[in-house]
Amino acid sequence: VSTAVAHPIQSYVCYNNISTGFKSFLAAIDSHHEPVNYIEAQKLPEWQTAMAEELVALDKNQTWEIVTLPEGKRTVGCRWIYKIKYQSDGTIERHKAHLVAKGYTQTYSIDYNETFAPVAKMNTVRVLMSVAVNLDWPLFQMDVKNAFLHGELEEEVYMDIPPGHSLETQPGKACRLKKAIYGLKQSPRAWYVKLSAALMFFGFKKSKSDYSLFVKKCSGSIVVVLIYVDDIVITGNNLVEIEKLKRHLNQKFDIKDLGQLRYFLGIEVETSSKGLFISQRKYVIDLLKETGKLAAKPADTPMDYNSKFEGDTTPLSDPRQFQRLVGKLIYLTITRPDISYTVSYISQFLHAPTLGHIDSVDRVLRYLKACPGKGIWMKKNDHTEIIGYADADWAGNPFDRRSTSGFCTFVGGNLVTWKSKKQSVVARSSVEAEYRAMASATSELIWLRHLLYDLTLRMPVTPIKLYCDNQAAIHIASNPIFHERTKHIEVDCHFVREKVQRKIIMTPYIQSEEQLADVFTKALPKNTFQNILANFNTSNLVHFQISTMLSSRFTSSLYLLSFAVLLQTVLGVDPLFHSCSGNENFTANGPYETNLNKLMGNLYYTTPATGFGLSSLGQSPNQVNGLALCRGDVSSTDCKTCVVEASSEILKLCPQNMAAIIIYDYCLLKYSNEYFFGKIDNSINFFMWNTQNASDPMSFNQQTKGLLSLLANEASITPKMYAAGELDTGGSVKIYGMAQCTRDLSSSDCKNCLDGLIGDLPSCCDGKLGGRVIGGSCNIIYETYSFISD
DNA sequence: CTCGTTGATCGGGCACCTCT
DNA sequence: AGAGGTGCCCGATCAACGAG
Repeated sequence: VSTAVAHPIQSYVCYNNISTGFKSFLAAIDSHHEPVNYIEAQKLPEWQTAMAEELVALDKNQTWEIVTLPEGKRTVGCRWIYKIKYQSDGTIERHKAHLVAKGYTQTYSIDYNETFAPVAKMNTVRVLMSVAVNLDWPLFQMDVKNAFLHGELEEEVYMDIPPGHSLETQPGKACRLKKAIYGLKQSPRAWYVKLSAALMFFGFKKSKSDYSLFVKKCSGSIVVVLIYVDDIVITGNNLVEIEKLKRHLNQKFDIKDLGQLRYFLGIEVETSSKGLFISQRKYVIDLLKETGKLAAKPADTPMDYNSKFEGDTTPLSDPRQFQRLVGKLIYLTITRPDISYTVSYISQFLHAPTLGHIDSVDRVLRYLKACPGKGIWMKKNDHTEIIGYADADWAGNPFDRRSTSGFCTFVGGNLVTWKSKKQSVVARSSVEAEYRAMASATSELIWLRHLLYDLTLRMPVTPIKLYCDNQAAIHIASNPIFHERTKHIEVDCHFVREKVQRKIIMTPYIQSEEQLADVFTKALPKNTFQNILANFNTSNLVHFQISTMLSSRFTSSLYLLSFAVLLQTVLGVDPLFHSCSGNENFTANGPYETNLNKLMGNLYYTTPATGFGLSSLGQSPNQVNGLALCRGDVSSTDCKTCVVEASSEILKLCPQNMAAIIIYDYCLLKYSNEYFFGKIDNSINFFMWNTQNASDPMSFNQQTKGLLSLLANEASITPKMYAAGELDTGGSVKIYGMAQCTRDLSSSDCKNCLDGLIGDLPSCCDGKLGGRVIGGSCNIIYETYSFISD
């Protein structure tokens, strides 16, 4: 993007600060092409390999057998689909060739009987996230490889031999399918049956509110599984149970553990100590790029407050482009409630768009440009209360006098669902319009109530509050008198009234100025619009990322590690270092493994409160000893996030090892079958250093050593065994330092351990402006900037 | 009282998007 | 290929109303 334009996108998305990975991602997308058919792909060696791999995988799975096609049987066709899979930094992960059946040639009851696919609703996904954040449940993500291949076919299906197969040219032969493959109408159902059977066997129950949600409750413990075809999200309050579930699934299917939830259905999920942040930043930028709006002048609101009527009424000769654009905007509303009303308004003209409507879409795009990283915060408010807001704009549509209903609902203080929809009937009064909005909000609230009942162990007994700014409508809702004669409204009336009378919901009055659902019913002036958005906790991902960066003061040039690794480290995702050890492996599902799983649970619960956890379980030889230590300056929430990640990651990285250690920026965790408490662990020291050199290395080294020795003394005599401090070198440079021991050491051992590390400094960090040495029992850090987080 | 007109509602079909 | 979502269009259906 040229800097000569008036509003370069850089100032809006801050490429320089955050998006190195994304920049290369965009570059990669530009430079790679996916073939559209077999003839094209056949010429390219990378795709030939991809197809061969897929055929081997299908063969290994015994997907089909080659038979002579019996008389009177038809085959379904098949074709190849080619996709390049990217890593998050934009490099190519692999070329993936996919064989799909042309299922549309199948006819009902001959080739298949029933279809169904397990697809989670977006509303469910957001509710689950809010509940998880509020109840401190860690969220994990798993991915089933070739999910459909696990499903077994009940019907007899024959498929053409795929292009590229060695027997392709044999006449009269066909593939008799034994397992489901992509494209067959019954494949999703076969997979769903198989997966739900596995979950039920493990004690899970299907939720009535969303068939793709499974819950296992057992004496205070709860584990939740959400399925989107072959993407699985797992959460709950019992780490041991979750780990057991992962293993159970792993035994049954070929499953990839993706660790903490980060990227789900095209939605970016960032985890921080404050909670979760979901956005579609990548999607917005792609959209702006595609429409050439990267350099456009940003707008404050998605719709002009003064005139929403189209200017130029010339019809478009080709509405396709307009329709595509609006479709994409609709998908964007998953994380952008702020454009919900505008998009719903614009989409009313999909069938006959004009030039004026193009201007409206432009306006939305310019609004998006002002803040591409805007999304929704899921914060921890320590409750799971449901509340709702309902509003309507009476006869707001100038063409057919219909009204617009709008509502939004919160769970645990976080915005989870909302809707802006033109009502299907003409309301005779503002009260009636408002009342319809209340009715649709009520059914949403009831749905949420059921969902939450399935998700949590306790339910508040107080009625759900549905705020409304029309007193007449509230009056109708709570009093059994009929104002209207028309039949259709009476049906709605009964519904809301019944819920009010049964004390399931209540409808308190709210001033129009505080009506949050306003943004879903009309275009608003800038100030009102932004005030309401502030209540939604929608904020810009850019700000979020920068603040996270600043709290650690990392910049890309500081360390030998690459920027991408550091960014992940800052967000608490990837370990700095791990090491698996132990003389022999333990047996799967044996007593050692049981103890180890319990130990991880113990550490997860005990560590965050004090920053240090120690636990020992079982009798030798199956005794397992473990400890977790968070950096002294890290908050208990960050500590918890880090320990959760560490315990899950170490079990994965060192699957059968009797001993292991894992080190993150914020915490370390280790376990062993040997009893190591109270002993200095010299086995492993991990070093990192700043690549910049001090101007006077001799005196800098000396001053660093002096500061760290002081801190080592202090740490050894304080109960937390942690000390941090700074030293003014007299010049412009200040040295900040930190020293810490695991609290199982004696005071003198702590001192010895730290002195040992300080003695090691010349080997890594001679004359360097920063350095870190992390060992199993103690660690030291020094930098020339303040790295302590508050 | 009956018939025909009018206007509104409902459901099925289509478009578009996305995800797997 | 399936599923989910949004919307409009169009024909069938029904209630309300006025004319004969």
